[in-house]
Amino acid sequence: MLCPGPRPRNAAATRTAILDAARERFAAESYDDVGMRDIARDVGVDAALISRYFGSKDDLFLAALDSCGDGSALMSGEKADFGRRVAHEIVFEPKKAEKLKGMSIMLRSIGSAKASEMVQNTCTQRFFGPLEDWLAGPDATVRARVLAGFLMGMSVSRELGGGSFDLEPAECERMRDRLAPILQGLIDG
Amino acid sequence: MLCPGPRPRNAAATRTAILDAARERFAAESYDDVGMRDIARDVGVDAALISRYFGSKDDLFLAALDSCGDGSALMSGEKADFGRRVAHEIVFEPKKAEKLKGMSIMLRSIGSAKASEMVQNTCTQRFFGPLEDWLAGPDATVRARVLAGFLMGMSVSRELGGGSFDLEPAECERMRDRLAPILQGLIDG
DNA sequence: GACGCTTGTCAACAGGCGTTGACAAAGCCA
DNA sequence: TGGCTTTGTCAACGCCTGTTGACAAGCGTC
Repeated sequence: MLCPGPRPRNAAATRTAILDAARERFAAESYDDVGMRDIARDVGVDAALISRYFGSKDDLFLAALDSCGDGSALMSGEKADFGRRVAHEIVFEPKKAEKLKGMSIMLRSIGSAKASEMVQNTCTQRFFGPLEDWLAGPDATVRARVLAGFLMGMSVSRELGGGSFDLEPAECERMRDRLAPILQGLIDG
Repeated sequence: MLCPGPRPRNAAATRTAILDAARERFAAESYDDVGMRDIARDVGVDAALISRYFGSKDDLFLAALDSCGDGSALMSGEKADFGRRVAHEIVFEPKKAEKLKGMSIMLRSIGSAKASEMVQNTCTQRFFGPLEDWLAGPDATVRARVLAGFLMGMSVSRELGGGSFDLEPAECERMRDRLAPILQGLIDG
């Protein structure tokens, strides 16, 4: 992404480049571990420019979180095979499951005091809420909480394995087969 | 805990006091957010003393994690009513569920680059491993991964609600009733 | 009582952080 | 061409962090 020579003067492009880089960084590292200078280096720009465009680091974090949209990627597709589909993605396509980039950002920084409040607000508004509406049926609120927690928990579990579940191929299949009915049960009500 | 006057000279007591304070701090805040001076203030001691007793902040963090023991608190009691018992604790007695203080510490700091490696190692050795042995039966590894992830996910979900699930009393009961069979299913194999 | 080891305090260091204001250069308009 | 605004860079600030070495005081031992 980095080109030699002076950066072309284009405020809009630079701004979105900063936002993109911030989204990637915050999805990969915690709020505290991401430095303004890191993001600036990714874009090939001076860190001072970020402050001018986005205000504070908090504002940039919020903008990055906002730019991820809601959890609609999760809620697309047929409800009938949600369990099997999502279980497959969790086990075999972690990157695809990460189309919920906002969830990655939230998980990374939920422990950070400075970021946790922003994460909580965004999560309830853009994740729990839509999920609850989409689930509908009896106990939608409860099922949304459990489902969201379950998905995040599997992410944490994978993270604790160092990026994978560290299982044999045959075990992966059996894991998928165990996850699917649990997920589907929460969908069906 | 703080007493006026000079601190009595007692290395062993001071050391354990520091360790206790560190355990509490790291269970409540992330590795990055906890400062040596914070812990020192809790104990009523100078921060320099911690470095002398424990070496580096990393060493202190590891010692705090070690001092939590393994997850045996989770694995005590009858397997037959594990689901109901743990579901009840998750929903109604979050503090009791936190007897797994080690899990709180791991969850707080899993996002931090400096702490994540230590967390990963400790988790696999002292949490996944014993859990797997205890579960036994078919697919013990897989079930341990899913169960551990599920428990952590519910913790995260509660955290995102700002410390509670933010549910009506009746909803809490229904949540418990939904969690119990999922948990029990993972126990029974 | 004087020595020596232990226990604790204090001040300071180097390094990193987010943020700021002054400055340079590019592009636009008259 | 001359001025003005926009876009980006640079150096520096103040603050906070973990860690260190020098110093003070308690305590056992000769």
